[in-house]
Amino acid sequence: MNVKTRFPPSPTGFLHIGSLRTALYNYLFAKKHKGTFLIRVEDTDRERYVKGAVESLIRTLETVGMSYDEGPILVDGKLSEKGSNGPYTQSQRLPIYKEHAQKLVEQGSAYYCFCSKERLEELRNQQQIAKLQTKYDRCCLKLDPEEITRRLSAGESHVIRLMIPGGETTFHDEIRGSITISNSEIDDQVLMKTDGYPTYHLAVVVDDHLMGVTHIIRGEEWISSVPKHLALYNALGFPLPSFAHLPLILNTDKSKLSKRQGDVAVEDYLAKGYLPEALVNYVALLGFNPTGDREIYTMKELVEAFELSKVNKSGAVFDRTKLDWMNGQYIRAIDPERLFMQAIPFFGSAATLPDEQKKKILEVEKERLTTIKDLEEHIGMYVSIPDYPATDLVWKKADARDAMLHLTNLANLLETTEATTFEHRELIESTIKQYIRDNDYQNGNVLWPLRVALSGQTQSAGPFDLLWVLGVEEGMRRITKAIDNLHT
RNA sequence: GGCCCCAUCGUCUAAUGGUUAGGACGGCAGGUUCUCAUCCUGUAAAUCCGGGUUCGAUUCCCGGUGGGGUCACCA
Repeated sequence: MNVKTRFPPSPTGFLHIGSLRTALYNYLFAKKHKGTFLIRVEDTDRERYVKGAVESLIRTLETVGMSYDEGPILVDGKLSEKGSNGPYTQSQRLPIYKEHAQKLVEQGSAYYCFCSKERLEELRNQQQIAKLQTKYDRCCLKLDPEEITRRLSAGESHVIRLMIPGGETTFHDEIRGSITISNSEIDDQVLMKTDGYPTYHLAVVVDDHLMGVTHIIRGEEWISSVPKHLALYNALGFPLPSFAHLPLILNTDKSKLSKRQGDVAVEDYLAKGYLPEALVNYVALLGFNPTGDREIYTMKELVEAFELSKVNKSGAVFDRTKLDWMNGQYIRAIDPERLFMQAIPFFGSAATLPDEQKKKILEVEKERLTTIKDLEEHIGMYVSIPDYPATDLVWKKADARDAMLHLTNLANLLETTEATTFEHRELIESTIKQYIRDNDYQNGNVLWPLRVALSGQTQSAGPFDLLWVLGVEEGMRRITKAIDNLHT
């Protein structure tokens, strides 16, 4: 089977976490079956259109590592597109929708409606008061052809509505099995709006068919719209695609993941220092699990493992603490160069340090990071030693005199140690450990004051790491300062 | 409210008509360690309820309860 999936974002300026997962599953499914994956911009709601949103979306998809075969692309910063089924932006396909809507009217599957928004609202209010179903009353269905022609040519504002047939609709969902909904539940959906734009329902059906989409994988919130879509497929004589409705991603209180209860945009998480890989990995496992006891997967492995039949039916709470853990795992395991590239925006006050030193800082500090942004809290001491009380230099099992003694000895040791030693963490460590052993000292007596002297903090990376990052020269300077500090 | 969907530790989940119901995050308790972190070990913690079917149901069926979604000229 030649599989083709799609991801239709509405250009709101950011990518919702739920949309990320929908896009991801479409991508994974297509790749798994060596099929194609397309992106289509659904910008039929002019009121919500955000300038520059498509560009930003393309960049986000790129940074999370989701490539697509057809759809809008950026060429030298300018919007273009690839694929032979374009245009991939719905606002550029208006004549196509109009033509299909026209056809539906002609064959009696749809009809013109001139009702004002006020009348519709009034109708809804009355139905609500009477505790009736809120549905269009098909008032305009009774209009005779002459009157329709007259009002149309008079330029009266109107919409085109789909005639929902009677009976019931049953369809197969790849994740949930058979679903049946009575057509009496369905309103005569507007297909073409007064502004000449199609609604989602018309556009999605026409485009999915014209673009050759075989599998529609989308959020569960669309289940109740399927009968409308099926009515459209039937009226238009289109063959049916497969449907798969994904469970929702939830807030901690189990409601549909939304703003107000925290960040929901992929861009927010990226800005907070989450790695794209970690975000993708975490989100992929929200509602899908290949084995049950493995957690870390590359995109490639996800493609291999992905199966619609393994997607869960129930909603999944988006749990930040687990994302945090996973992000930490990635920070520690990822290629150092890749981590460095990702960390560049987060060096803050250390931005001016040489790249080599920044890489060393990352190497040392990554053990302590949950997000890359946390770097900002750890980086200050590498730029300049903060002020700290001399009492911090004293280990809990020793006193100030002892600290003084060891720092002085250490200064001598470092001064007489070969410069190349300080290029290797292991050598620094073995040199100092050897010194401790030779003199029969305790680690704490020596290492605690050394570490505090180097970091100015009671909690920090180890002294060998710090010496490696700072270099002997700066290290000596800090030790000398610590000794002075103890004197006063 | 009508309709639709869903239901295993707090959270993400695995498994099966017969298991001590497994893993991960988080929690707790230890260990490693100069501190923090990492890392390691251990531990508590779940099959929503009630009926069936069955020798046996957490698993299959029905009902209930609970949660969610949806009922726009938004997607």
